Amino acid sequence: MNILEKITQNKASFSKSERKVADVILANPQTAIHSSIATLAKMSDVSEPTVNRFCRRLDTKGFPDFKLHLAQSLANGTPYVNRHVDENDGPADYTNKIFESTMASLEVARQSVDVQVVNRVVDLLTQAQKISFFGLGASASVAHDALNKFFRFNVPVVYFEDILMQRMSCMNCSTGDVVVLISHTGRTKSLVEIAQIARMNDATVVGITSADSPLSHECTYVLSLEVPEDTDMYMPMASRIAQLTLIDVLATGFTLRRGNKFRENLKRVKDTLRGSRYEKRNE
Amino acid sequence: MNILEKITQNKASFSKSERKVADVILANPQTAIHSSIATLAKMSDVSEPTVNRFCRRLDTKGFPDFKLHLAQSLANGTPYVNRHVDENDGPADYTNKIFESTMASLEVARQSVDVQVVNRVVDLLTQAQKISFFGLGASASVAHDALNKFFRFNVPVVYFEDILMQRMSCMNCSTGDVVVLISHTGRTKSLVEIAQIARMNDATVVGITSADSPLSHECTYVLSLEVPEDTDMYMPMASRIAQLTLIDVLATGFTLRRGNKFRENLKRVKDTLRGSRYEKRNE
DNA sequence: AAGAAAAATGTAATTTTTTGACATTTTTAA
DNA sequence: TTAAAAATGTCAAAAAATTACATTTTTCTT
Repeated sequence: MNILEKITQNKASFSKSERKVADVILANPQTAIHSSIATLAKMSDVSEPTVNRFCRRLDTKGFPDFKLHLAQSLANGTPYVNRHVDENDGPADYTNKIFESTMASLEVARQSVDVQVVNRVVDLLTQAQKISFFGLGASASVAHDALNKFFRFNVPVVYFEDILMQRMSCMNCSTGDVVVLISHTGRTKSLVEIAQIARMNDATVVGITSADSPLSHECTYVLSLEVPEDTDMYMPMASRIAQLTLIDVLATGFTLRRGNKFRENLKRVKDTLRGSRYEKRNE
Repeated sequence: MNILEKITQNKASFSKSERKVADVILANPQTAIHSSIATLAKMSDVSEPTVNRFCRRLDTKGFPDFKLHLAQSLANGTPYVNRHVDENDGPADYTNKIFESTMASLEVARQSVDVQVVNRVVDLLTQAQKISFFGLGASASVAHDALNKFFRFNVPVVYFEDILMQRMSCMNCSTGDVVVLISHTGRTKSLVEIAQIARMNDATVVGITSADSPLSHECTYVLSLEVPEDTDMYMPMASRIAQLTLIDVLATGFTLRRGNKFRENLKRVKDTLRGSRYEKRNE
């Protein structure tokens, strides 16, 4: 809710004097946020309370509050712009562009996540007998990462890259098992088949995939992610970052649900690694 | 220039009372912009002029001006790092916090990337006889992902999770081979050893790791990433997202270096997948 | 370790800014 | 044309921010 747009929109409903104020502000918003109500009144050739009334008409608490909103609108230059890599970009250019567009994609993805479903899936995972993570291609490494996170929770976790192993694993599923299938497009045939097999064997199937895809229709729960992918590159990039972040969200939900004592346990798991590492001097 | 970061940065140079003010503001910036100087002074248990002096120390004209800056920083969507997941967070809270802190970490990581080194590493990769990606634990899935990207380029790519395979593979290295080692801490013993083995066999070793870590000292080139990690969770999260993004940067640099014809080739690789997928109706 | 100098912080008064109450003017509509 | 309603302005009260100066705390020297 950008206040500058709001001024433009509501301009018709303003009174004559209020419109004078609006014009002055729209003409030079940067000056407006650094002016006092007296200065602004003089610039608009209007009395001070009129400026105040103008502010209230825009649903702000008063002039200072209005300035705050205005300042935010001015700052709000859509933080992360989705910029595409260009053929002539130097290393600095494409490095920044990729980081920035990844951040932009994450923002879009964030807004597309249904937290209700997240909550239900976390519930499922905490109660699962066995958790399987399957993906193919770029999503295989996401599943791989999920394995790395969830196996720390001391729950039976399964991960395979091989589609035959995936199928066989799903054939052996039973009630209480959760199968998480990861696919950006949701159109990979063998994954859709795996979803069917898992469900036939009473497992709960969670899809991290696009809404309304063939895979999504075969899942018990769908965590859909809307991610703008730069198709010029012919490689999945932002999509799998969003998937990984969602895995982080699930893992975090899991640990929160399990409570404090469980967190201490995680620390112990992490501390086990110490022997395999060089000590840090300043700690 | 984000004022929240500025506060965090300059915190050391503040006086005791000023730090109290800083803490209150950092803890709840959203409240701060809606408070008067008196309220904020009371919240910080400090006198009003102290708050005012605090504002001036940050190069603002005074308290109102400071609030303006703060409002802009908050509006910027610049999600700021300090948003750690809290025990009592609901699904909406932790979902947003994780996405936001991931984005914030990417921003920090972006600024820490040395594009000169990126450029040199891209050079190396395009000329490599064979490229190996090795990582362990959470970084294994990053290496896995790198495999998925680079094998499309029709270059011999190697990836192993097993440390013995990694070692053996490095024993067989020769001039022209590039070994990319991924480790957030850079303290994993076996990876450091692998770096030594690879270098003894004339391979070029590229480390995606922390600056000044044991691993970084054994590498020919170090792509250091500075990533603020939420250690409360006892799991690597933001670090591997940053690593993956860096892999994307390298892959993108690679394709750009190879030129247009090569890009068409990538498209063909992607199109090969069509048979394994359900067709999309509207395309 | 004592004491002077410097820095930090607080108190209280002053100034600036904002807001509210009410009077006046302008607009609207019968 | 005129009464009612809406809009606007004047001025005073209230709130907020800032300044000047006093007091306390810290730091450094001897």
